[in-house]
Amino acid sequence: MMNEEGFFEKVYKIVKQIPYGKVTTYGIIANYLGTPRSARMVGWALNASRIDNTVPAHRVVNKNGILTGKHHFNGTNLMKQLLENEDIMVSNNQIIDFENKIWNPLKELRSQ
DNA sequence: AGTATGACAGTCA
DNA sequence: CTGACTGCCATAC
Repeated sequence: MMNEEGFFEKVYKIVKQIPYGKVTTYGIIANYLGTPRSARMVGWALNASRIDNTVPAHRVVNKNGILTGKHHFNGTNLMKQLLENEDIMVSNNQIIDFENKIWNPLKELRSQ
């Protein structure tokens, strides 16, 4: 079962590296994994990781900067609250100034 | 091995 | 712009 996730584990590793006040998208993560078409897998991975406190899944949103997965957290505005706690403004389930808050592992990790 | 699902993304009507 | 379908990849049953 959830032992040799492989793909999942990669997603967790990336999401965990998301810095404070930054967010990323499924497509970006999928692209970093080498499979930009498997953005759905990223979402599914986070679905399993959402139970893991070490994975800030609330920093992962869809390409539009919309908190698509907020419903998976608590069914409430928990995800929004978490983001707002990181100086990320959220309105109507969408991140404000999203483009300025995107964190690209491909770019950031490469520079390190 | 085949079918179904998934917190997406992109395209078409 | 909104709604619906397809594509693509990996996991679960």
